[in-house]
Amino acid sequence: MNSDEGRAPSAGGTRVNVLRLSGPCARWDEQDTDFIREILDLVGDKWSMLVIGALAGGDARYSDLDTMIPAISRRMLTLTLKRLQRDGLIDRTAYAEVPPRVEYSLTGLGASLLSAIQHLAAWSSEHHTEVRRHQDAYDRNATRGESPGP
Amino acid sequence: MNSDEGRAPSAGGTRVNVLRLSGPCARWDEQDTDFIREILDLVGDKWSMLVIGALAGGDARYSDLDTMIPAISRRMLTLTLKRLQRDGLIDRTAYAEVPPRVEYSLTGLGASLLSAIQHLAAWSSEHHTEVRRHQDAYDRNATRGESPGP
DNA sequence: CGGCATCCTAACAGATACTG
DNA sequence: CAGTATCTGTTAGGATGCCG
Repeated sequence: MNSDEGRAPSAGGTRVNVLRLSGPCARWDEQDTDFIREILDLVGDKWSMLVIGALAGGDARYSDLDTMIPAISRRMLTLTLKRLQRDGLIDRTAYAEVPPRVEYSLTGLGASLLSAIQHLAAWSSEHHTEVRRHQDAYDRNATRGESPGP
Repeated sequence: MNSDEGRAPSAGGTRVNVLRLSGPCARWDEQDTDFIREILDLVGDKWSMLVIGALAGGDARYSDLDTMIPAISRRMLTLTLKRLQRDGLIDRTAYAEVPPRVEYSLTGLGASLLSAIQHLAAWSSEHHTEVRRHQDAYDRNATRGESPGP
């Protein structure tokens, strides 16, 4: 598990890594807390990662995205797109035609996030079965004894 | 950027990768949408990732976590811990002492997620400045013209 | 110390109808 | 086609107080 590769002290390294080696993996300080908070603000909502993922395959129009992302409402699609655009993760290009055509695409910044998102998807792909097993086991233990029976 | 390393078709590969090579990075299908949804269900809330991060440094007691994670309420800490435990990401060990002592720790499953979370934190660490720049620029453009002046 | 129960609110998100 | 606008419901999450 090479979890340090992304932690290069790129420019003048503001980070001070205080290691606590007692645990399974270590390397976590207060700043990470802030970083996680920030990225949750960016893509921690219900749709942002899905939109970014949908754009991984290349540019797409508004209606394409509406189709590609199951069950999203036009309202949420619009809000999510605006937000991602504000954050600089996607670009919006409107063509002055009739009927109007608008294309969305990942910026370099957005594409760089894709790798991290796919990491999450990969984890989920590999472990979701195990997660379900734990959930079921936990729920069985919790449910047992609630209706003590006759 | 080796974004394919996590996508190994480990066992009997249920995945069928339909590539669309028109975009910047490609490799995204419908299943990924589901995977992202699932992992957002797991750790897409406000505190789960922070708790997991806090446990990266090793076992911790309830009150330790309360201290380590700024601004979390006891209610949310309790709820988050229970949830993570149900998902099999953390373990809870209660020692029958007075005063009571309870230790939380990452399971193997939880530790394996840590790598993906740190990926996100690393991205945020590297790019949050740029994100802010985009946001500010966007907001300046949006604000300009709203009060047209005398 | 380590919770759980209760109340309350704000943000998130869905449905629907309308517009340029 | 690509959005806005409004109205409404659901739920995450905060504050507080009590209990084993």
